[in-house]
Amino acid sequence: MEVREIADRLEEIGTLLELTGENPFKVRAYQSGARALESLEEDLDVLIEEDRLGEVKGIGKALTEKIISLRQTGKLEFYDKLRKSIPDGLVEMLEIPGFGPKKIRKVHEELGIETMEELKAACESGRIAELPGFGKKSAENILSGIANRIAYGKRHLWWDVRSVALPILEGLRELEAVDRAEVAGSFRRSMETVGDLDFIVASSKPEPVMKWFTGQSNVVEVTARGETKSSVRFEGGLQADLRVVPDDRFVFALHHFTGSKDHNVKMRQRALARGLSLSEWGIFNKGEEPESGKAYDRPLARKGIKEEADLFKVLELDFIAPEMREGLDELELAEEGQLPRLVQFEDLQGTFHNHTKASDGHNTLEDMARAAAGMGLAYIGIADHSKASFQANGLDADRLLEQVERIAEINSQDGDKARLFAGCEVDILKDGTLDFGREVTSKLDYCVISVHASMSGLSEEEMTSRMIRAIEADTGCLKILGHPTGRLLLRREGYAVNIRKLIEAAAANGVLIELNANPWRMDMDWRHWRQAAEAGVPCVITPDAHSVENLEYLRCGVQAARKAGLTAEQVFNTLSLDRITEYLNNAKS
DNA sequence: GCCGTTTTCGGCCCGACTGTTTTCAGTCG
Repeated sequence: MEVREIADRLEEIGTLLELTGENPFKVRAYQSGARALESLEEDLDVLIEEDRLGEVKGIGKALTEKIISLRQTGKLEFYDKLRKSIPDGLVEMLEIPGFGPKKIRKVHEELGIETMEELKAACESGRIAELPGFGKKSAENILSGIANRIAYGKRHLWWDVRSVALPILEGLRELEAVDRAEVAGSFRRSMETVGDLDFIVASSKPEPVMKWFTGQSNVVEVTARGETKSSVRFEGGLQADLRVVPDDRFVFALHHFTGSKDHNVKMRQRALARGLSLSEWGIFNKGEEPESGKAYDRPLARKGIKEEADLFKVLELDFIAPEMREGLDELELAEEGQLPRLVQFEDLQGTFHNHTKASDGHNTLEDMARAAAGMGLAYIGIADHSKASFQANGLDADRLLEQVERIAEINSQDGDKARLFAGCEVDILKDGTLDFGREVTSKLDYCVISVHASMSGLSEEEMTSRMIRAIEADTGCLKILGHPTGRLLLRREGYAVNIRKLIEAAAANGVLIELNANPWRMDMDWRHWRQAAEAGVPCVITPDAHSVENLEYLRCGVQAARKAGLTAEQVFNTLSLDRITEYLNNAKS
């Protein structure tokens, strides 16, 4: 079984155990074990072989055995039994907001309910309201939860959420009553998909802020409206929370709601070890009970915490960028002063992998070069599809070589355009050979090599050796491995492929790897870049733009690169035009 | 189920909100 599948399986076991009423800490152990597996820094098979899997933080004796069984046989008796003991309907019910494992268990045990339909009927007949601990309101909430669960449960692309979030943030900051405002949550951590939006505002006058927030024209429903918190839902199902706090608590709320949960747990443990207690309302001396009332009335144990950096400093840590707060090893790195200086959008000098009208893009070479210059980029690589991608109007050798000439012509003109590099997105065919041979590709400045067809039906081994063959191919020019897994977020999983082996092969053959910044792709995934960086494989952030507007995707890609912990030095297209030109020339043979 | 510069056993982050209750369990982030 693939590593990702094993992680999913552990996560599922956690969920199932929750429904059995198992110790919540055991549940969390499975969930954090899944996380540990997802962000493993070494090859799983090597760890198993060398008997070192148990040394990974979060994976102990029991999980080691289960992971080995899943990896080597794809089976786990413990899981099969557990799975069989719990009806599918109960798992599905977890999607109903406010209806958690304990309540689900109760309706199952007391009323024998096993499916969503039975639950709905029991709500409507009044049987749910009669259960001890339940009431009329509970039944109503379950019913509306069932009706809305598809919209509520949906995740959204980071890029789509950004277009909702930024105008709201701007609107909040313009309000007279607002001192400070930020977006928190997984959006601020630049996760590739976002569940809902969290806004944190510092203000001494919450009412007008809440009023503005809940009164926005694109709000379809106000789901909560309290003293410090309001929740709304927009068209399309995206939900947003607004929290208004006093200015001296802003940093704590912002940090808390930025998360991640695992990061917060580690921060609090660290605070406890220093005799302090950390929460979204502040930092307090441990054991000192709140004298009365709300937590935000309690005096803080430390004064002068104005920015998040001050908070980290109290815990003797360097500032940890939001992107890195996933509860992995960021606290250790911050303690040792080893955090990377993350790449910024302004560091980019150019980009690669863009399409024009010649294949399936919407703009001309000139349009693209001009738009790139308008964004402050010094160069832009074109990589239209090759002939095998006939569905995308891929170029044959003649058309491609014509384009190469045309690019040289445009480059010789003076003006308002970024320098064009001639490339091609060459298809990796089913057998791992490339769609164009060396006689064509050696006339290019570079090529992107990507899989576009025959994605399913191949085993992990077959796909891996197919792609490695392409990585090793002699093209006579620099190769960039394009979207290495082919995933489309929220739509389809990537194909089965051993990313670690691809990285090794790339390192051995001087091949670069793309961070495809198309919001649906974000491929290669941020979780793999540390291995690539350690192997010395540069990252190329590319928008895979099919129009001038798509060049903006680069911003999305920079966020993903930051999440991956990459520095400007590790991103190829932060190099100046001169250095890039030199690099491309050196790669020619 | 994991983990150890208080611990190999006994902990494991913290607070608000909701709906149900007369003091709290469950859920959520």
